[in-house]
Amino acid sequence: MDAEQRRRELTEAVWRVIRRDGVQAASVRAVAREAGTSMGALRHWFATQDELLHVAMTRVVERARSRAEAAAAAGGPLVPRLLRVLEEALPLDDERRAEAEVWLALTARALVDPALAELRDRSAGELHGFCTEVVRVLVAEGVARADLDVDLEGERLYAVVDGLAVHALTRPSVLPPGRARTVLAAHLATLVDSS
Amino acid sequence: MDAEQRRRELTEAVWRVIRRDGVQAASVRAVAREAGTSMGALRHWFATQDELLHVAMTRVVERARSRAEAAAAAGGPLVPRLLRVLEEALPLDDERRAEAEVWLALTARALVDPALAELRDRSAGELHGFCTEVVRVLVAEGVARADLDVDLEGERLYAVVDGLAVHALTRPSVLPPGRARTVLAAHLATLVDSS
DNA sequence: CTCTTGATAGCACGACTGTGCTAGCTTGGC
DNA sequence: GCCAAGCTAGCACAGTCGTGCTATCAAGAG
Repeated sequence: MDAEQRRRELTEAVWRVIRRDGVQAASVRAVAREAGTSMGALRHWFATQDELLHVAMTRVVERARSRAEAAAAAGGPLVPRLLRVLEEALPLDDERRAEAEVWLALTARALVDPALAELRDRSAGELHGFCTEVVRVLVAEGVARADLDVDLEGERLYAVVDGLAVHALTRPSVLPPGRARTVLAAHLATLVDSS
Repeated sequence: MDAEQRRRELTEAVWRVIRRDGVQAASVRAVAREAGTSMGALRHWFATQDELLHVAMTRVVERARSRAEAAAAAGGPLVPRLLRVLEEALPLDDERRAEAEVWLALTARALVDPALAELRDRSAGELHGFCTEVVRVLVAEGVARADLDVDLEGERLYAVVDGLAVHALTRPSVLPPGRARTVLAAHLATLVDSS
């Protein structure tokens, strides 16, 4: 069996435990049980508990990024395409919801775990940077007003995206996927429309 | 000593532990040690571990609400006053930052803790409702365009507020208090200005 | 004085934790 | 055949965990 795939399997077992029982339940034993293997086997791949969480978080980021890149590379008009990329950060289906749950759990833990904090900062910087880039492109392409404060609008867009992510995640009955997409699209439209 | 004050003291010990070491470290023993008392004394006031966390979360909500009500009751022009109320949900000083840290930690845990989830839903509903109310008032007072979709703009404002809260909390060097206020004010301005 | 009630202290139990460690198994190279 | 490396299994240790429980202490009521 391929080593990379084995690590992926185990990482997804970590996810399942975190989603079902929370980060605090993601013990070496619980994850090994979930993966149907032994403590020893698990520790062969991930030496410590911290590494387990770190890898789980890394994989959330990687998956979201690769999906975002795919969406960015797709064809079609600019604005809907950018919208589709931003939507990759929202919990709109089971896959993204799983990622978002793990993301929130680890974001909270990152407040007191320096190793996770470093990882969170890097990935947050990426999304933040992309949001600013979206605004910059819209202005450069002439579809948004030229007098926009790019940095400020990037910050605001980033807040809308993560705010919607948290709300769609924690109160899905109030903010179902379709509604979240509508609100995000509306926000993007305000950057474009009012010329 | 007053019973209510004793409970408050112990609750604040819970906060300190959560802020310093995370929710997972908020054990009965750790909190008792932090409060300078014994396990038995602590359990006299809070029968279970869950109750400890529940009360900690309740108190975050209560404090933020009472500050918000004070800000709402203050005089001055409408828009800056509403802005000041919304800012009570942002980690702009040590007090609010402490609350936000506890809020994020418990919001994450609420994903797998039904009792906390119920509390979170109630308080989230309050802030969400207030955001919608802000938009409604702005429209009613004629300072915002009459053709605004009140519910959608309420949802968007709520996302901006919580998004900024998370970002100011997790990456304070990138989004310091002053900057967070600026972005929030700018968002409110977009609801008012473009007539 | 006694009696009661509220508050505090902390022991004991069984369960769970991360990690160090050894022992066994499996597979491929020679 | 044999050896080595990669992998798996799980025991052992020293902790921490939540909670049930009893014992002690302080103070007010009668």
